[in-house]
Amino acid sequence: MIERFTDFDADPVTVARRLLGQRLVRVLDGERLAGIIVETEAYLGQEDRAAHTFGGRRTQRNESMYLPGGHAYVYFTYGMHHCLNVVCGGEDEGVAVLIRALEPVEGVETMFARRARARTEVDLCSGPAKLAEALGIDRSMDGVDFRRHSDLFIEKILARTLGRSRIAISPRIGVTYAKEWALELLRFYIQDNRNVSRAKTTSH
DNA sequence: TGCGTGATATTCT
DNA sequence: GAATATCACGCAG
Repeated sequence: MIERFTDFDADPVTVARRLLGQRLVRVLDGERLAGIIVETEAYLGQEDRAAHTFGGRRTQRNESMYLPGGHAYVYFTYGMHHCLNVVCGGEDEGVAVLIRALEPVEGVETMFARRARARTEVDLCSGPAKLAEALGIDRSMDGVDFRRHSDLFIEKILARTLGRSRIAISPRIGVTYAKEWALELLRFYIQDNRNVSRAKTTSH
């Protein structure tokens, strides 16, 4: 019996680490599309210049990032991409974890159909906008409750956080504008997993 | 294999 | 008017 992952109430760094190795499930037209979470980033709220809630900013777009932990925050960016965040902490904190990459495990055929340009399985979910497209996640999923929603949820595959030796850490991607926050080590990914975005190219 | 660039909604200056 | 929590393509070498 697989239970749901429900530990969303902690701080975003803790949640970002705990989510690695768990399984994100999207049910689309009755079919399960799922992947193991292999890369996350923590966004620390109003003090964090890279966070959408920096300085207490509150707009129609980011409103759901202020919901209590366990809700989805889906935003639209660059005029064409959607990205999925898991809100954590308490109500009005504005802290969240960006899901950046998955290892596809269920519904791979459908993912290829949704992402016509993907050539290999790694192309399906190796980036935040890629996985949103592969799983059919858009603004209609904004604000849903991961603990209750039947078409978008997270399954607990690991009882505990992955061991330190299996988690790699780096600065977040695409936040050079965030000054001192750009260097913070808030990106977490599974060491040596090929589905991580911007994986090191291997030579032999 | 590694860049430069275009697409273009939302937000802030 | 400018920048962005991105992606995919084209071209150089």
